[in-house]
Amino acid sequence: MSSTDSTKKSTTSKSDAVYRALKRAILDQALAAGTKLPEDSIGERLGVSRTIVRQALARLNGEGLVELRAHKGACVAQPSLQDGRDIFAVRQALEALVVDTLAGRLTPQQVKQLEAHVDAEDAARAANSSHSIQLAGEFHVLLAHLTDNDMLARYVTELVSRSSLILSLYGRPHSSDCAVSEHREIIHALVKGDKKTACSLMSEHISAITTRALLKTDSGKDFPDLLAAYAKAEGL
Amino acid sequence: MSSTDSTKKSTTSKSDAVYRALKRAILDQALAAGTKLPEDSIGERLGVSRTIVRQALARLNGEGLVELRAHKGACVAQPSLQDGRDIFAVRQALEALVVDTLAGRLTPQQVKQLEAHVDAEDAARAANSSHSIQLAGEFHVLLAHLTDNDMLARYVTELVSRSSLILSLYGRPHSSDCAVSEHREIIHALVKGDKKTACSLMSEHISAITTRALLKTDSGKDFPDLLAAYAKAEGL
DNA sequence: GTATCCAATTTTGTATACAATATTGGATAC
DNA sequence: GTATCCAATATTGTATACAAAATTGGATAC
Repeated sequence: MSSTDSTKKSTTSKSDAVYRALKRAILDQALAAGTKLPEDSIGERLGVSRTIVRQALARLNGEGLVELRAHKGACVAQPSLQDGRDIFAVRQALEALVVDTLAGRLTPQQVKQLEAHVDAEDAARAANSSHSIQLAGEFHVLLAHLTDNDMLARYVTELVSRSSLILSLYGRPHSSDCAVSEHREIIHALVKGDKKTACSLMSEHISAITTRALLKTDSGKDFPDLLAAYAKAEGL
Repeated sequence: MSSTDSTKKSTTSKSDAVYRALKRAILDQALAAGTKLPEDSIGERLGVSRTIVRQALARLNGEGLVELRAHKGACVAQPSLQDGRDIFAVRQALEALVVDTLAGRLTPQQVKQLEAHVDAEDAARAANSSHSIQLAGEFHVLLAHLTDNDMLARYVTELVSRSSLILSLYGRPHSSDCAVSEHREIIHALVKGDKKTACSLMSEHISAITTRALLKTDSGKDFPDLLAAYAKAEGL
């Protein structure tokens, strides 16, 4: 947005710092999906009062990374498989708008920025670095920001975050993240100004991510169902 | 989302009630864009503590209806003209996904629901009711919800809300809201299962809304610019 | 008369204290 | 041995109290 960045809740830093710390922890899977997030412990651990933690949790809830059940506290969100499908469907639509907006309009500087990013992706991939997956997501975020459409960038950012959770829940354990080559191809098409190719490349790319992220079959997504399976195995 | 509705911050009702009250007030333009929202006064007026008001304001900030500047308090958001363009561009993409998802898949019950809604729109329009404009927005929200894609519905809802603010800032005073006939045409195409027609109808429809909402020319959108104009007139 | 600086007031930012609700563990009844 | 109920505990929901920052108003100097 114009005046203030929005999406920035309020404070100079304290609540914001906790928010970022928790978000990072969740996206890095240091806090696995479903992990309870008691206000007290977190506050104690981070050296802030519950008030601050609470604000951060509320904000994360707004972004779908944390679930809040009344009188039962917060936990890292466990989006359903259906949520995953929904999220990727929306990504498909929004990232199509991203490439449509960007095709043929990238400045040389922006191209350099993008290439630097995919280089970093390659390096991290080679080093088998843990944040290889993080960088892959950030490519999409960077692209969205280059559109100069704040709304679009915000939504794409949020969707990419949620995608991480989905991947951690339903993706193959060491699922190969976005193929860096696909990112390079998209950049190439954008530079050439080939809208059509860029769009279909992105579309296929996201389809590929979706497939990798939602590998698990339809069954056993809900907790009750999961238990039912075990129950059946034990003849209960 | 699956488990808890998300977008529902936390509490059984109190903070939620204040949130809804403020949101309603903003969307009804009872609180004009830019209006200061001091935590104390609001809390006193609504009979809750600042804590609650603060939570509600933070949530509204997350949805772009309220701006929060550090140590300077909250006020009703004043999205820029550029924000308006951004928002409608995203709406174009997402509502295209809505009609694409819905075309040929509406149940008879859903069709009835939609027709009842546009009937209500017509009635409100005839009565020159103030919530005619509100109903017009809710048509888009209803459509989005029918997709059964929670993520999509959430984003469209948020975008429609923000559109109200945009309209209040930059639209023609008594700007005719969505033409109800256009809504009917869209429903018709959806029922027929004519994806192509439905998509282009929606696209044109949103373009029409965009035009009405962003009538004002490029000049004078920012406060400083506005002052500059007055200053110039006075030879300052 | 204008501009600058300082103090008083107001409003936000944060922590803590209290109230209400949910969970857990054990005890009792069958 | 199992199930049910109740009390103790822990955690969330809310209000209030205190600290910090910004705005406002007036007073003083030029």
